[in-house]
Amino acid sequence: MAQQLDHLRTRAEFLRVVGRGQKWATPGLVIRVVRREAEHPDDAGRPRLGLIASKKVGSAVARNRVKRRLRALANELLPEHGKPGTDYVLIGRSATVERRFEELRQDLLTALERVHKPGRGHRP
RNA sequence: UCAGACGGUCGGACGGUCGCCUUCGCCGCGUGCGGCGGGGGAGGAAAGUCCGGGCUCUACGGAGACACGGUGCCGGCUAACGGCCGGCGGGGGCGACCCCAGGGACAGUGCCACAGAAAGCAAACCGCCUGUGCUGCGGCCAGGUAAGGGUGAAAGGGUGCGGUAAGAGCGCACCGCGCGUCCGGCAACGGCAGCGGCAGGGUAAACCCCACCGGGAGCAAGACCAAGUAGGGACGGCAAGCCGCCCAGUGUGAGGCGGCCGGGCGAGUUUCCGCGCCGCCGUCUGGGUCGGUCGCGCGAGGCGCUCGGCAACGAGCGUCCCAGAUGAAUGGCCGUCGACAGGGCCAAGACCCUUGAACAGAACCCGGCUUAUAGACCGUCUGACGCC
Repeated sequence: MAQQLDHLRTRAEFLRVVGRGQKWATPGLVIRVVRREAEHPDDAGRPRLGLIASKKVGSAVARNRVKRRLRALANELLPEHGKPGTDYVLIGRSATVERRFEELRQDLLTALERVHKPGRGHRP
């Protein structure tokens, strides 16, 4: 998949981000973010992406579409707005399939801004 | 024209822009990456995982028995099937057509609730009839009967006529049923002489019997490469026979090696043959394996034509190469057109407006089945009405 972005590959990587990452929820998506420096201090590579669309989103067709829309969004925004050495996980919601793309883009920009703000707690 | 039956095809289209997977060619170097150019890139069900195969591993090779599971009219097709085609039988429909777990109930066993007198072996509750019986004149008793009533899903052929005390296949006709001659058919089966006065109820989606089929697990199968670990440990139980040699020796003893016998394990159980492994079995415990490559798409393959066949299908020729991901590509966004639906509008059409496409996403592959599915189109046929 994402060849502009590296991506998360194993279940362990996903669990680490979802379990410990900073969280922000918008109508169209939920974001989880964690920096990799704790495990790999000298790793300042490109941001990495993971996508989650659970069965709550709908059928296999709906889940695939959610992942494709989120992937397109991430490929557009993360190279510019993402921080190096950081893992991002985007979680699809039931509204992600139908929400207008422009609104989804605004959702992601807002979420990135909130999550990057220093000094915030883990649970907004 | 309307209503309907069957079969088949398709199941959003075009463009712009930014991307993804894979493959081929060329170029570059830092040899697996980058650049440029070309090709390919979800479905009819990709689904459910219900059958049948290929493939892989399992010692799983041959024969038999048992168990378990499956299939079940006949013939054909197929690699195979529980699939398909063509027939047969039964049922439904005016019809085109549709539906059917459709072997065996004289191999045996069981069951047939409720109701009913009686549910499988003949019997008789009400009734009908007879009597030289009894009587308190209501009936009772003895015998005959199974037509009628009543119960039931089912009551020991049905209808009619004769017959009779009343009745009864008691007799006859027709129908049904059983046996069965001959004829047609590969067969299932059908037709038809004749015989039998009727026996043999149902249930096998109850056990069962018969015939046929079937080892098991699955691509997270499995193989290779790299790195690294290990060729484990503890406890308990069972088995440790004979011969030869070596060491040792007073010795039929202890130890070691080899052979034979025996034993154990080997994917349902078991017997025989063959084969493989070696102490075997149980419990507890330590360590390793989730990186890469292959498997992984030339196939029971698609399309076209010809021939054989009623058909399923087969044969020949020509032509094409057509997804291969692995946190998982096959797309995101925009525009135009647009099906269905709703509204303007009381009804139909035209027009306009709104919305903007059903079921649904490959994960080793193939043949089927089943289930989901908005709508569009084509062909054949049936019935009704109208016209000629």
